[in-house]
Amino acid sequence: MIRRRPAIVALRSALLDWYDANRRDLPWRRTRDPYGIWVSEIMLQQTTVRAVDPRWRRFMAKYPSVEALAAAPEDDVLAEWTGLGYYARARNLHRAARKVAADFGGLVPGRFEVLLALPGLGRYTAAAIASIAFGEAVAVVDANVERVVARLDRIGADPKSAPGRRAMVDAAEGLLDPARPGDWNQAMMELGATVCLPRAPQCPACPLRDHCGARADGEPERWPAKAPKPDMREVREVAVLLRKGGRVLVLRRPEKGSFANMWELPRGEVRPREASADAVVRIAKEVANLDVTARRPIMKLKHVVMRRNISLQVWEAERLPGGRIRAAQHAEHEWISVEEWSRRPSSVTQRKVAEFVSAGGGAGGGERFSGDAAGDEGDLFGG
DNA sequence: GACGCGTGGCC
DNA sequence: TGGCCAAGCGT
Repeated sequence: MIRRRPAIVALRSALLDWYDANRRDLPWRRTRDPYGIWVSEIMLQQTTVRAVDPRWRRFMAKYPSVEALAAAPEDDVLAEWTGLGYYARARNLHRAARKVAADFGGLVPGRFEVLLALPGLGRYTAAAIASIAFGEAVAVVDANVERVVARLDRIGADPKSAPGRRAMVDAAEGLLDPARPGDWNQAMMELGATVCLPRAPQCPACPLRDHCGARADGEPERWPAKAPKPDMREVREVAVLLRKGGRVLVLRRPEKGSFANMWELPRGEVRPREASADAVVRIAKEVANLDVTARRPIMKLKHVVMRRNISLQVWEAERLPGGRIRAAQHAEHEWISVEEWSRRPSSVTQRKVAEFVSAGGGAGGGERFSGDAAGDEGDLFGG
């Protein structure tokens, strides 16, 4: 959409005035430290402000600088990320911090193009850091901004398509206030997050209501085009709890794929019509070359990983004599105490299992198997 | 370009 | 209560 210059000037000041008066007091808005802003932008990818708030404070207290983060073991950073999800973000952030420490003397680069080359930084995050921390005039285009500009200019194209994406980026760049790019970008996102909502947008409260095509049209929710929701798949999984003395067997996932490098109980998907107990025996063999007897289910959890509704049943099992642990896919295996497990990087689901076991769940375990610890030491170095 | 990736809060 | 959503990136 082509706007006359006076219209753009009025639009910009309307939004920036609104932002100056209504901006939320968020902890990462109180710093000008590019590293702190960087960490906040990574955490905020696909994650709510509410969830990020306490975690950003904790992370910054633990890793107050690029050097501090770069010096930390990846396991610690991953463990610190537990609960935030999308764990590749933490590994990429850590790798990028090491790169900044090594190549830039610990100083976060200020230019969009340079930021873009760091792991975990795409166009959104590079633009956010360049504009907010360094004042570079580059427009941020996230889902909030897409929604705002799609409604302002009545852009009907699917934002997931190349033409739709192009139109929204063009619109965002045309609107950007070059005098205050960081505030402008945050104002656009703030408007999308608090006023120009996906459903039930608060048009009467909107500082851009007199500039908005969708508002004039009377049906603001028509924009932007919504993708059809993918259908969910129901999945049953079992996890195998094996005890030896006060310890349990955990596996470290491979360094690629989901939950990379994180620790978990041996687990796998139950086949259609397969009994859970049979799945326990089969999966223990498949993932760790373990011969086991399934004893009893001790807990059940539901969680969602994107398009899969996963129902996880944790089974207590007993190892049969013979055989040697040999992880098929996992990088390592280890017998560790539940307390130690709680310090290792794990998903929320796995951590819930650890808490349950730690609280005495599956009682009757623990000491019962303490006598068979000897003779298995070779397994500690297998896999 | 499509797909895979986590979690918690909300109504 | 469960479907929907939330400041994307890498492959």
